[in-house]
Amino acid sequence: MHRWSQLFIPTLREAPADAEVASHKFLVRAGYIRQLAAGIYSHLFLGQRTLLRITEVVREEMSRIGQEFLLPALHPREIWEASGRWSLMGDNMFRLKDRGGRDLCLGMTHEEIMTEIARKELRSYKQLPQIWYQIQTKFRDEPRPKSGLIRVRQFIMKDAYSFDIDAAGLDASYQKHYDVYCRIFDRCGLKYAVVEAHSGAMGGSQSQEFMVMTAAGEDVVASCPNCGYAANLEKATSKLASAHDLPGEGAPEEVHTPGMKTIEEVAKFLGVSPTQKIKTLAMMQTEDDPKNPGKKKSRAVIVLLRGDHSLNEAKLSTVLGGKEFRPMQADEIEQVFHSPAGYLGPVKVPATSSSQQGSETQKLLLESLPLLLADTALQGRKNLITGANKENYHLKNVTPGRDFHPTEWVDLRNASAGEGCPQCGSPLVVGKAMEIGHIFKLGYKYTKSMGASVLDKDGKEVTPIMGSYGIGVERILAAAIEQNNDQDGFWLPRSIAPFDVVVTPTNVKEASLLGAGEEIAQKLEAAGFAVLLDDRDERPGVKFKDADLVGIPYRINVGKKVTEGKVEVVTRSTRKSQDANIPAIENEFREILRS
RNA sequence: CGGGGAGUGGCUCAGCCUGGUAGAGCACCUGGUUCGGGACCAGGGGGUCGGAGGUUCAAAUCCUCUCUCCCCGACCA
Repeated sequence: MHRWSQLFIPTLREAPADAEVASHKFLVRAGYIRQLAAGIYSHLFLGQRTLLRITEVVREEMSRIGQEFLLPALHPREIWEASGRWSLMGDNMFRLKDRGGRDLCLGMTHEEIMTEIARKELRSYKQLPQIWYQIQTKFRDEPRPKSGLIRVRQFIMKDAYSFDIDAAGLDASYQKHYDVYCRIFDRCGLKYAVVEAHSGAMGGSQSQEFMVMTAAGEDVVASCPNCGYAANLEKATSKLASAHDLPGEGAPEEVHTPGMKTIEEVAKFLGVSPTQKIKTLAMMQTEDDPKNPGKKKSRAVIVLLRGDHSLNEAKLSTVLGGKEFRPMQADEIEQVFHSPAGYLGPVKVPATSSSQQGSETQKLLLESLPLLLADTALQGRKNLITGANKENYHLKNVTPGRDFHPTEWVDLRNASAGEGCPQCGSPLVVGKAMEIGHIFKLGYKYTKSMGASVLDKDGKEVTPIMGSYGIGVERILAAAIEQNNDQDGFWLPRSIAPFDVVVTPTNVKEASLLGAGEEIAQKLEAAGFAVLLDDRDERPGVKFKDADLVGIPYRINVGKKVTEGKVEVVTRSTRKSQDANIPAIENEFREILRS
């Protein structure tokens, strides 16, 4: 039993000025956390207690499928060079030098370290499959830490890695994680969605994110209330209602559009809909030039979208093979289009064509031409309007496939609310979400680059296939608070709350009340509950307010009714109060929990 | 990095425009009265006004530089 009077639970009457989201305000007010620097927090007594309960749930569930390790957080440069991520991770990686001048970094994730172990130790297919996990601190130098514990630079992650002999094995390991993640988040009392996700810097084929829908989140998810389709907007697709083409048969024709630069201006001026326009985005793809170390080589990328659509940068990044890209600068636009921005279009712009195949020299020539990527929403359209590559002029009657030839037709646009679900056609819903877990089928990216292999049944060397799986521990806490709060504070599910119940004698100067409180606390403790006895010499109002604030799901008021042998059990989430008899308090409390 | 805002006792903020003894509420300490929804009275402690430089007889206040934090846009658990 813990006595509040002896503990350090620094509750605040007012929210700190720099907190915006509910979980941040309440975590600070309830004395769970204190900030040390941007995106760096200290966990105080109550905060650490709930984190321990969360990791307990995670550990129990993970131990069903895997083995717990603990890897170092401090890594030598060489191991990150081996996978190619020393440079790929860029400024997001914390880097430092040891006294000998050797480069080190703080671990952002542990694919490399786990693969290193696998590479050195795994020899035979008989040792597979393996699932190794750890619960450990990760360091990421986020460009913009924010929202309390939601986006930080140091956080606890449960990360797991699977090694299998073949794709079918990976599928099984992946499914095991999927199931265990559902169990974990269910036990933590969260309402969540599993969505199709973009793989980003991790690489790999399939990945899914576990998302808690909340305005405090930073991801955007498209979902279908009808069939259950759900995807991160980075990946989401949709069915479009067919768009009307303008009538006409002729060839492209210039129209004077003085000073009209935006899609809206031009559409309004010409009396057409933005859906009848082509949006032309001029980008530059950049990558390190292997021939000139330290220098970048770049290539123009022209992206065509329907006028009312927006570019999905994650999709473009995937199409470009993960290479970086940026908008073109004015001089680059002039070079490629011979026109100022605002009047750009694909007609008569030399670009790599899909059909062109040929010798090495031809290939080199093609590589110097821009890539022309057209969104599939433009496929089959005709008589569209686009820039004429001439100041103050646009072109009408532009038909893809006749007047220009894209290098590739690809899905590059953002899906948006109200468009049709790609599976069933019902209108999609779009909302903000917080990522609490992510599972990846990595494939051979790390095992291959780092040279891990085992012998198969036939004595042949094969590369194991890998998966990786993460859970943000503090985010589970933040998500639980975002889902369960009101004006006065929050309540956590019992599974992760710092205490199951707070016992509150209304006046500790009255020996009978304090005595009854002690008795109740002891009985409940003996019955297996985590109990906090609020034995502070404070007025009842102060104690009630604090109890409402700090996230404990139940409170037992020990007050006047003690003379009748009764106390009140208050459920924080509903504020419902019911009387219980002191002599049978364990059973009656248990009964209330059940209902 | 680009754009916006803020740094004044532990917390929330006023004072700054128009330089002249550093303030309030809450919190804290002592004594007393109170005791079912953040009590009251009396007394008390606590502040390099983010930092550096400058202007001035005089700077929290004006000027310059700088650091930190928060919010909005490109990454991720």
